[in-house]
Amino acid sequence: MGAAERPVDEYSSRVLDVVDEIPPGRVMSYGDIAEYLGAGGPRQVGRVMATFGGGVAWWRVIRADGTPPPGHESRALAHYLDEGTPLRSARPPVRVDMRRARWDG
DNA sequence: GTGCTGACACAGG
DNA sequence: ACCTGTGCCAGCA
Repeated sequence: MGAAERPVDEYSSRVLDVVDEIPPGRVMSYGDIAEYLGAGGPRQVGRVMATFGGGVAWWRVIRADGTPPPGHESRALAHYLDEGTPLRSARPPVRVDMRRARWDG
């Protein structure tokens, strides 16, 4: 088996660590995580999620406007409904109510 | 070293 | 709600 996805560098490891701390029903934007870490930028966080996101609650990391990552909307919606994440739109375009769901940490 | 691409953010049309 | 351009940072051919 192998470790299909596993962070090899410190930054990725730290990003995943933060994502792992986001409580159910809450979300953080890519930019929020970057700011929270005080390093890199939203695109870097996005890259980490795209590469190693498979091992964490990736659906809790979304864009600043509340839209889930492209190609995973359906999967993300299922999790939101399951966790009771505040939604602004429960059908495409799926949008999380950032005002209420945003988690500061 | 150069240039394109990307699970982004923000402003404008 | 959608598309476009600009800025930012890092990975990859």
